[in-house]
Amino acid sequence: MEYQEAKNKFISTWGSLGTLWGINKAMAQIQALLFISTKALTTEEIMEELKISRGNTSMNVRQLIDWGIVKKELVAGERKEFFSTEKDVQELARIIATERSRREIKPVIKTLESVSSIANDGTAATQELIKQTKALHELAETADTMLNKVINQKQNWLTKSLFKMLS
Amino acid sequence: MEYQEAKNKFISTWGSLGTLWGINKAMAQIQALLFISTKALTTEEIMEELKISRGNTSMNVRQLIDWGIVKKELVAGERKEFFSTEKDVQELARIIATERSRREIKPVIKTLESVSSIANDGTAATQELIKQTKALHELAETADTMLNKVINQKQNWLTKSLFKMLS
DNA sequence: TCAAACTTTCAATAATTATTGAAAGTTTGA
DNA sequence: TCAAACTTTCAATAATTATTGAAAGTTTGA
Repeated sequence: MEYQEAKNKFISTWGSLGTLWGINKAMAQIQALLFISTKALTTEEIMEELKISRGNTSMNVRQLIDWGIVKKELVAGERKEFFSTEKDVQELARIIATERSRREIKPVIKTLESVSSIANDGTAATQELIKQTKALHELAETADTMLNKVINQKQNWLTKSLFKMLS
Repeated sequence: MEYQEAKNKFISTWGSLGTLWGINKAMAQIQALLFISTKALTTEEIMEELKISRGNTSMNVRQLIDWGIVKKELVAGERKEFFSTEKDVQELARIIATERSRREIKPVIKTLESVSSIANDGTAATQELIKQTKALHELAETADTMLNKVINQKQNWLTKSLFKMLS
C-alpha cells in the first residue's frame, strides 16, 4: 500500500466512522483530510480532493468550526479562507467527548430524570418504569461525569498510571 | 406527567438515542419498551404498543437477540414467543460496550494500524499521514482497552472508589 | 462606490435507510 | 399427515438524510 491508497483508506474509514461520534460522512471526511494534511486547505482544495460540491463543503466546514475542531486561518495577501483541524489527538478526543456530552448525553439525562420522578401511583407498571429509568439515570450520569473527568485530565490520561489502576 | 406520558417520553427518547449506541430507532424502542415492561411481551404486543409492522418487529427483535440484549422466553402452553430484555443496567451497558467495540471500534483500529504502517517514502505528506494515524491508532487502542476494562469490572465500577480516584 | 472574488443559503433532487405487508416458511399438536 | 398458528423473508415503497448547484449575499481593495 502506498500513499494515495493509504490516504483514501483513512479518509473513507474515518468518514464511515462519523456516525460513531455523531457527525455525518462529509463532515468526518473533511476532518480526516485536514488531519493528515501538511498545510491548511481552501474550500476549493477540499472540494477537489473529496469530490464534493461547494455548498456541501461550506456547510460541513462551518459545522466543524462550530464543534471547535476546525479553525479558519487567514493567510496574508490571500483573499480566500484556509482551514485546518486540531492536530493533537488527545485534544481532539477531548473536544469531541465534551461536545457529544453536551449535545446528546446531557439532554437524555434530563429526560431520564423527569421520567423517573413521576408520581408513584402504586401500580406495578409505574413502579417498574420509575425503578428502571432511575437506574438508567444514575448510570448515565455517572458514566458521563466519569468520561468528562477522564478526558479533561490535562496530564495524559493515556499513560500507565490510570491504565494500570484499572488492570 | 403520569404513567402513559412518561412511558412514551422514555420510549421515544431512547429510540432517538439509538444512533448514539449504533442501532436503529425501532430496535431501540423495542428495547425500551421491554426494559420498562413488567412481563415478557409477544410480537403482537410490541406491534400494538409501538405501532409498527410485524416484519419490522420480527427483524428488530432478532437483531436485539443477536446483540445479546433480548432473550426469547417460552411460556408453557403458549405457542407464541415472549421476549424480555436484560433488566440490569450495568450488564446492559457491558453488553452494549462490548458489542460496539467488537463491531465498530476493532475494525477501525485494524485499518488505522495498516494505514499507519505504510512505507515511509520520505515525503512530507507520507510522514504526516504516518504520524497522525499512528497517534490515532494508539489513542483508539488505549481508549478501547480502557473502556473494556472499566465496563467488565464485575464489582460495580460505578461506586465511589474508582470514581473518586479520578476526581 | 463598484466589481471581482469569494462564501453562504436553500429549494430541488439524489442517495440512503427504515418500514410495510403479503407471501413463503416453520412448528406444533390433534 | 395436515391445517392452524405462528415467524421470517423480501420486494416495493415510504421516510429520512445528504448533496448539489445556482442564486443571493458578503467582503475587499482599487
